[in-house]
Amino acid sequence: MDVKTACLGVLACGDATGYEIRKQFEEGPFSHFFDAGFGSIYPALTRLTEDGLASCTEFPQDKRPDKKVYAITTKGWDVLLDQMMERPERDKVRSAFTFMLFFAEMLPAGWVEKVVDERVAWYRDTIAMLRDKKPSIARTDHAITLEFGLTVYQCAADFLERNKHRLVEAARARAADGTGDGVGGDEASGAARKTPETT
Amino acid sequence: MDVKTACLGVLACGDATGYEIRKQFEEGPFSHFFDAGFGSIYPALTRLTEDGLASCTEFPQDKRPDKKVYAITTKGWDVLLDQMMERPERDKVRSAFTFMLFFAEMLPAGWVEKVVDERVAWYRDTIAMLRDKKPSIARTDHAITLEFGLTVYQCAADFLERNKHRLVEAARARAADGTGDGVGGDEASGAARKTPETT
DNA sequence: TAGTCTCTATATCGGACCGATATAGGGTGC
DNA sequence: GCACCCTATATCGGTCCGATATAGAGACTA
Repeated sequence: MDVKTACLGVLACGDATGYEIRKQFEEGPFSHFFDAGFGSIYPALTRLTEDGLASCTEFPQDKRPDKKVYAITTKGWDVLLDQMMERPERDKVRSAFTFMLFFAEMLPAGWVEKVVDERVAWYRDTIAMLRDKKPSIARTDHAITLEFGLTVYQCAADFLERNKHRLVEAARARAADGTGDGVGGDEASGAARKTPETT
Repeated sequence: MDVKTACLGVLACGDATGYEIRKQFEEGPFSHFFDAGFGSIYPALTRLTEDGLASCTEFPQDKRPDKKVYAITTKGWDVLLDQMMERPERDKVRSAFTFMLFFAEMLPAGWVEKVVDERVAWYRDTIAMLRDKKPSIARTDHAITLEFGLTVYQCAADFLERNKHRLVEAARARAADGTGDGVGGDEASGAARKTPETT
């Protein structure tokens, strides 16, 4: 799932500028399963045009950069469909929030609580936004994909609300004993390993 | 959440080689919220060592490359803790599977069914694997993080099982009318836009 | 009224990242 | 005996991406 294919997917739903594609990734129907910034989108669109998978029409504007509207070509459709007949590769996920949760015991309880609260609020906001968009969706596959995101977000938010107190208490407990913020002993903390066996 | 910080996080749980860190990302307790390959891990470890955030001990082995065991240093702990007092950045997700779901109507019904089935099976396997590991976890924060992943995966798998028939039927319906696999008309499909207003 | 902020809209560049590939001995399965 | 997987390292070309620059319109505000 490179950025080129993702852009092709957006264009398959209608012509768009680079800027509009970005918005689709950020707030639109793609937001819960794909993201990319300008730094990836613009080069991708240039490449798609070079390869004949998208066409680009420039609309000159007074005192502004030309607006470049991209459209998917027949060849682009072929490539997109081919791509989706490949077995989908494993999801790529990178969650700084969950990473932090993993080390909650080493952090101040107040901070953990704050971050979890903000995360839950974000879920609630996003759920509300997605729900607003739902009635305007015509296609079944698009609707189901949105429901998928909605359901998973709901589940995640509920879990965090149910378990927040456990995390906060764990952080508080750890702060109470001398362990402080978990800074290890000396240079090579080496708690576990002594002389590593030669496999 | 760059790879360097993630490696530091793994080392904070115990000394490890590059190879072992990779396994943590792939199958271990980090698997559901972080992933990185050798191409990122080895340079990251070199960098961490250069910067004094990790120490490296080489163990020569007969007829094999030396085993390099990395350990987090006091400075490494400081940086890790600092990092986790930053407001966590937005999750980065990239799901080729969900992308495919979004276009299910354009694909053969049999293919959609197969891909969804495989995905559900993957969830079930991963859930079983995580559940096996749970009893051996001592720390509360680690346990809750694992439960978080478990809960979300469970929810996703259930959703897909409940809604599989809708997706497959949508794909079948689309194939039945003449629309085939959705290949657009001519060069610039331009279904929507005529003459774009100058914003 | 001047200043700040947000929105549209483009683009580049250095650095980070990553998939594919190479190397190599040992063990396991057929 | 051969194929394949596991441990374990590392590099390299290509892709990706965050920060930054440009710039006018309109909204808000002190």
